[in-house]
Amino acid sequence: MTGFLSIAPLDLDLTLGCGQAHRWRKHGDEWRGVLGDRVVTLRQGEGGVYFKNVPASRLAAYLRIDDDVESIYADISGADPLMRELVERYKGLRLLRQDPWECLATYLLATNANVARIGSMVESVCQEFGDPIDGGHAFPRPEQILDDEERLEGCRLGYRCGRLVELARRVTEGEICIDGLRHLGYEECVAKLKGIEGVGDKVADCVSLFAMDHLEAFPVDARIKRCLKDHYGVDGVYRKLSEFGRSRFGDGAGYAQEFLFQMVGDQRSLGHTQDGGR
DNA sequence: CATCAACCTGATCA
DNA sequence: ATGATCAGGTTGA
Repeated sequence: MTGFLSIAPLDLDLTLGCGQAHRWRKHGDEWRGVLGDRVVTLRQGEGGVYFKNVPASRLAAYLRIDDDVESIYADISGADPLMRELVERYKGLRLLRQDPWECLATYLLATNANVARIGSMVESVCQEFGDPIDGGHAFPRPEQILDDEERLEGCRLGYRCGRLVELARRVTEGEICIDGLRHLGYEECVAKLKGIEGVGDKVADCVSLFAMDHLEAFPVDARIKRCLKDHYGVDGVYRKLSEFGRSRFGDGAGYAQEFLFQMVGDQRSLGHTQDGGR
């Protein structure tokens, strides 16, 4: 490892493995993933992270070192006993600051697919269209996706294929300016994103949260919906649930969402391994 | 405005 | 082994 970044609290396994980003894999005690045009290696350390092949400042921004995580944890912990317990259990789970284009394209593909399939779709698109880099492939730029529609169909994206092409076309032609979205407030950002075919409430919230610095976004997917019903007794349409999260957890609602998501994920994997696999 | 079926595909379950 | 159901939703009626 070529460097060490001091950052705490940080639990690399939770942060990279919780499913907010889709290109990280763990090999032994090292995490390998692609950031921009580099294959990056990370390893958990005491009070920080050892890193290879990435500028420290870039990594720091990606790990949201500028977030006052302790303060956010304290904030959402005050909402209720369950959140307090989850913050304790999953201390060090952080949000990431992902690249807006990559995040948008990825979550466009993520609709109605399970985690395994999301990963395989993203990897095939990268392999087919991304710049080859040492040890892998970069996430393709919009214009690269338009390179060969036939090969894109080979990526097994299903009905998401046409949506991705359309998005890439609109970005390439300047009809959509991704970086321009970064300057908008949360509501406006969501509204603009939803103007994209294949981007609804949930994807717009994910992109706002994971790439646009809108920590008040509270994406509600199938897991969170079940969780809100089971633990908070609330149910209803998307808007209602998302606003429930925002009003209950405040400006750090996005962090709270990650803790709930992680909890449901853990419960599920427990259930799977409990009755003796065969 | 709320509801609801259809939608690609691959994994999981019965 | 083969069919139903589900999975990080969105869309259009």
